[in-house]
Amino acid sequence: MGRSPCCEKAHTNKGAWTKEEDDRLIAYIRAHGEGCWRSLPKSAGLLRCGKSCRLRWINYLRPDLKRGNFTPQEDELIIKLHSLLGNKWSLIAGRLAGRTDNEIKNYWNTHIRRKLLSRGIDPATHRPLNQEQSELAPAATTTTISFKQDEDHEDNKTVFGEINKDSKGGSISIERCPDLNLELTISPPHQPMIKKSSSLCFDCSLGLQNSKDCTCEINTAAGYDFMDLKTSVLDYRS
DNA sequence: AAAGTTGTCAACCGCGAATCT
DNA sequence: GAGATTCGCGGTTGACAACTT
Repeated sequence: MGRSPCCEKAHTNKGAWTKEEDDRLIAYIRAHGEGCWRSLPKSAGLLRCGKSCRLRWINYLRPDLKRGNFTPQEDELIIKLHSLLGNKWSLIAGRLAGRTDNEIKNYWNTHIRRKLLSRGIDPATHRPLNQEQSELAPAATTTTISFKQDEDHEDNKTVFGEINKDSKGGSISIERCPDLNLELTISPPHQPMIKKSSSLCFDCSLGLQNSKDCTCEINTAAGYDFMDLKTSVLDYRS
């Protein structure tokens, strides 16, 4: 059948956006809201394709964007999340208010990768570089985790159980990160969501309940929700 | 000062998923 | 149910800036 082009390429601008184009896009979205990107350029009087408008808005013009340097806390959070999620930049961005997936991806490739390498850590696996050779032996590959229904459990919770090597069929590849709490659980719909405490220390917010640096008192593994990943990662996987 | 190299980041491209007809 | 359309994501590119020789 063939794929139709995302937009009419013949009469669209490409490359850097001008101030006027930005203003038009902002004004249009303020008046009409986001969405329907395909028809937006025409309606807004822009000679751009919808994709380009969407990207420009999301990555640069959105009013809630936090510009400026990443903080050390954000750095560490990105590293932790990357070790858990891999290159799922949009998911990682969802955990960093005001940051975009593109921004985090760029920051990872230009700063964090180098930072990890200088620490002797492989940015792809989050393991020490000198362990790579021995650990990449046939059996020792990326750890992947999938879900299964815990039939023994009386409330029939889905548990983070099986560890596979195959990332297909409902499981995702997840890198080893021993200090992260990966005992994520999901509750059946009728169960009320455990409210995330606002008073978690930074370590706990990363799932490091047993960290020596933990300064908060909410430390119960049972109800812990790592940055909402308990639900959002599961959502992603489903 | 000029040329070459490296780093940064906005923007593009292609693909798969989701949604619509 | 099948095909068409739209959206969103991740990888990559290229222009520009900063730095080095």
